[in-house]
Amino acid sequence: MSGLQPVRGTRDIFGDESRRHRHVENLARDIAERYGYSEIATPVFEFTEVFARSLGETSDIVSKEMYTFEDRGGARLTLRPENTAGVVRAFISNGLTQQLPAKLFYSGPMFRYERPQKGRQRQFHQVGVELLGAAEPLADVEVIALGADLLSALGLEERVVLELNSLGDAESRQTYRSVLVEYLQSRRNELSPDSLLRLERNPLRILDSKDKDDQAVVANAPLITDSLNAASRGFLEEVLKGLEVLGIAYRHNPRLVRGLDYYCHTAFEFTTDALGAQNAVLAGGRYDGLAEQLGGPSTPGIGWAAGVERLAMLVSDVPPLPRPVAVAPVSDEQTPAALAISQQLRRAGLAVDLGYAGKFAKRMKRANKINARVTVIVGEDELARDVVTVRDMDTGEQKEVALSSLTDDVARFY
RNA sequence: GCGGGAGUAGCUCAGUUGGUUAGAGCACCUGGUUGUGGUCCAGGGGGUCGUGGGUUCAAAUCCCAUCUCUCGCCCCA
Repeated sequence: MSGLQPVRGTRDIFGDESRRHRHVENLARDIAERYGYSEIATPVFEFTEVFARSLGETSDIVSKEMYTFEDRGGARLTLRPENTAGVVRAFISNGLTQQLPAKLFYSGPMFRYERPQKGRQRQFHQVGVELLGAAEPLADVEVIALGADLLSALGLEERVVLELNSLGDAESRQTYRSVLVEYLQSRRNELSPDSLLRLERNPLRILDSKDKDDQAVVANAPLITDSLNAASRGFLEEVLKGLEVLGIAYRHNPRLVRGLDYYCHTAFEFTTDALGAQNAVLAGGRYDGLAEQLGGPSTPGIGWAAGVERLAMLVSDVPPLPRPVAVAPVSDEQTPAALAISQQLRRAGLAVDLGYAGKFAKRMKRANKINARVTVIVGEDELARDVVTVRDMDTGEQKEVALSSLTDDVARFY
């Protein structure tokens, strides 16, 4: 353990862990493309304003979790704590509002100043999608289906549960908020200190409190479902119908709320019980008011984000590394020939590892260690006859192959 | 931000009445002669015992602080 440590809550990702991350990321990108999404990369920092306006000043993220700093020119900047605000900002900045719907996929690091835990770093990674300009419930269904596809492609369908709720439109939420606050006020002496604070700032959050006393109060609280107006109710029903058509199992949880201000109508999260307190792996919802709030044209939107670290931890079968071809010159005199042969095989699309130095036995050991499928042995005797020896590392069988047909011969092992 | 647990070689861990050059397994390196790996045998490198103070003749071992990880709260992906 050296004294040189990475910053708290950050980590170096390499080796097996890196492959797991890439697996999650690549799968997400591929599936998103199948749904017609194209990738967008927004800057890792934005004007603080972008997040403050979209997430809500009272949200925990804005009020205490952002990495905010002033640059040398005096601009107030923030490392993105999530990417929906950035993508919507980019959508407005680049005039994408002219071609709707816009379907965008992203992948990259996010930053939140939180107490680190397993599945919760200060720099972490998310993949996500945003669908802008579609107000129809069908859009919600498609976005959720995309998420579900990703999870099942990762082999996680048995390990996650989809919970879903509707927060309704602005009117419904207003109605519910007052009904809920009235109820909670009547029982305020039973609430936890945390929830008393939430009662002032963000009463809906009390619904998913883990405090025992709070839960007892919440158990009898009015449900948002009962406050939904006809339009909102109809919207929810359409979404649920779509999920049923696709055979996507869900649990309607009327107490599911979201921490960020911009959500409306559909809110959902895929959760797991395999990660302790960090149970959400992929979550999102509809945010029809966000674009306008950021100063753009009123544009409906829906999307989700998934935690790459969390998914990577859950995935059990990561595709194995491709087995390379080892090229082993018998002695240093054969190195130039071996180098040329290596390049030839690489240009044919094979993964090749050339043994640089050491005695022949050592190069064979290396070939074994890197799990080579075959070893091309480049020896003096063979070269004199324009052949090399190809050894099958699984069976130990080997045969001489003409240099002219080497590529085809080696390719047959794959 | 609050409360609990942990921190000894690259990895998994031993190491208590505080006392000689701090150990094991795995991994790594070299060798077992002349062009052949996975097994085996022999040898070897590698740790300021998270860091900084303190107590002591003497500290991995006791005390304080601090950093990091971890579990829960909070929050969230």
